[in-house]
Amino acid sequence: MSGIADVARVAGVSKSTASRALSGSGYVSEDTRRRVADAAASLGYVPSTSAVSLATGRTRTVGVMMPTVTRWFFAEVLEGIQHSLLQHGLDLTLYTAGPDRASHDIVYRDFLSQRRFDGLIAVGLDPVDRDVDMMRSLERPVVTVASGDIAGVDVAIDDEYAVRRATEHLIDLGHRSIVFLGGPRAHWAHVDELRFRGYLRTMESAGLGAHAHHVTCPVTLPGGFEAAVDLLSYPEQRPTGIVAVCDEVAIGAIIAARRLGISVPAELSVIGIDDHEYAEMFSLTTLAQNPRQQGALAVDLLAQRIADPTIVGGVKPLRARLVSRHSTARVREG
Amino acid sequence: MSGIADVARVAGVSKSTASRALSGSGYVSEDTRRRVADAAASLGYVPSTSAVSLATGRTRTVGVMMPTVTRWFFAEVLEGIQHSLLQHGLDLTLYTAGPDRASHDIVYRDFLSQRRFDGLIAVGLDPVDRDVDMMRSLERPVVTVASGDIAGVDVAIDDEYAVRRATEHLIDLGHRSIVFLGGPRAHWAHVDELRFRGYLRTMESAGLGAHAHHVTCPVTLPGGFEAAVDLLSYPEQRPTGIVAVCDEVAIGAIIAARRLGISVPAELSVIGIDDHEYAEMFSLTTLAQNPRQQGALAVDLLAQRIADPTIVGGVKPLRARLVSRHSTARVREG
DNA sequence: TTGAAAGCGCTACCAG
DNA sequence: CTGGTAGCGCTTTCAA
Repeated sequence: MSGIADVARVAGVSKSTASRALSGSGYVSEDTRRRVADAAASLGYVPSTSAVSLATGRTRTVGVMMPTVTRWFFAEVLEGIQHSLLQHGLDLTLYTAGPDRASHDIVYRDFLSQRRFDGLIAVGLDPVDRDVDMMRSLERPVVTVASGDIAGVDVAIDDEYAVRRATEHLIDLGHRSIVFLGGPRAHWAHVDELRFRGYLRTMESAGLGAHAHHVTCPVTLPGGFEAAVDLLSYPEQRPTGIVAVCDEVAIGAIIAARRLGISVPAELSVIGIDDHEYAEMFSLTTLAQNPRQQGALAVDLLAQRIADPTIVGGVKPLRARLVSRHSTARVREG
Repeated sequence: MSGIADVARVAGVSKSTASRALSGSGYVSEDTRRRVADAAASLGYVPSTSAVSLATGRTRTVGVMMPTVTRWFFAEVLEGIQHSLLQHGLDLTLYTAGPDRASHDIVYRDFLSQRRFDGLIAVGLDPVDRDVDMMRSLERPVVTVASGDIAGVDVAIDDEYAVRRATEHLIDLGHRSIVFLGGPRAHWAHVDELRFRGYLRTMESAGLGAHAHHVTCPVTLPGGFEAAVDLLSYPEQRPTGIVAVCDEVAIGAIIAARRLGISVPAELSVIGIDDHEYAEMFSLTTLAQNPRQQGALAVDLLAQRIADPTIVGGVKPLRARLVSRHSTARVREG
């Protein structure tokens, strides 16, 4: 474990010069720069991050908070962030705080307060006021991805637009009886609620307010499956179209329909939001978002704000793109 | 941002006493301990981790390496680790190094070498010798989960046993034509290869060596689906049983079978390994492993080794448990 | 263009 | 049981 003192000695310069040469800040003659670099290389010198942090106040680490990594969206965002951070030479420390009180409190109270990062990326959080205050008190830049309100979301698709487009797609195909599938009745996650409201408004604008119907279910593939089995089992109440809160739920519904012998899209149209990795396989029509790219974007934004904290957001929402496959079709005449 | 000096001043003691009182090491009278604690609380004192690290040589951070977080197994292990680390008060820094050369090199060369952790958990890695040397050179304890050989795997199910049990399950049900589905031909991931070999040996012991057949495919749900569509499309070559390398592939195969109108389990039995979150929904018979628990176990092990580096492994593999659902049945008389 | 020296905030040793 | 002091390994003025 050689330190910068060793490097300096081998290169025949002082610690300060070695430091300057290595970090590239301040005047150093090209010749000494080389000698120092060679010395460092030959010694396999690696600076001690704690020493650097203590001296500079920078950790070269970014904190990432998300409720879980087990769902498609979050895993993808995380990989996007990770990949981008690698290029920037920044470490990623992960904080997953599920909805359960215990781990939530530990993360917010014990971990975040340590400020072991130069900035924070908050993904899909629906923080209560106290949490927001906490994050602010950290005095570190925060970039939010698809989150509830922490002074506005920085990176996200335009959910209102996406769900409107999805609903209109079915309406344009002649559907009237269109169900919105997914999300709980109470304790809405912010995104889910946004999407449901968008659906509702679109239905109302089309004069289909009376047909609007929300079928709740856990926002997972099996959740969508179970709920769809119930929903579709009785022909008299069966809708002709389903707008799912996301692709996982949509795919669950498609599987349910198949299981019940209901043909998709001939007898039932299903549309999702995401463009999940399974969408292709199920030929799911959906509104594509690109979580990996959102992760990368969040990193760029955060890097900027770390470099210059006076910069404030103003990112316009990404636009989801309709990917037409074969889970939707013109409604059969009556 | 008050430091320990402020705490000391407010409490009317020296920095050293404050430090001892706060860390709970060394003699401090109960009375001063209280006063210091109160002072710290009233000031909202949070120790600077870089200062602590510099002084103690401990980072209170654990590094986690995995190839991806987008597959079920890895995401679950990660959450298990995270949850357990939270209790220990340890930070988690994540390194995902996919198989691509570029990110692999960055992670190993630039990130790992910084030693920003007290220990490392390597999940599902198949490191080449150079990588192993690298990890050793870090001089930090390493715990491996379901990985290839880094001086033996610490935490994993007994894959040989699991796949033997799976294969025997089908053989016991009278199946003869049993295909092993999943994994590439070349560049085996260690686990996949282990499982295939176990299948092969079991078939041979049962005198069915001639029937053994490996159908390769990407180890993902759509991968299993595609391959199974091909495999099952021609009745004359269709097996009566499939042992899948993991549940994702197994479920892909079940979906393929349904799509082709082949009844599971009446005409085709499918068995997996994992007990994936979708297994229930597809009524998949499988050998259950518990990745969350494996993550937690890895943390316990690592914590021990960090506390006392002389301790060396000796963990015996976990035993997967057969979960019988309805994707397997006695073979139909021919 | 370079070097000496003063911290960054904490722990740990050694006296008392 | 408590306080003074010397680092931990680096960066960063400030002089030279």
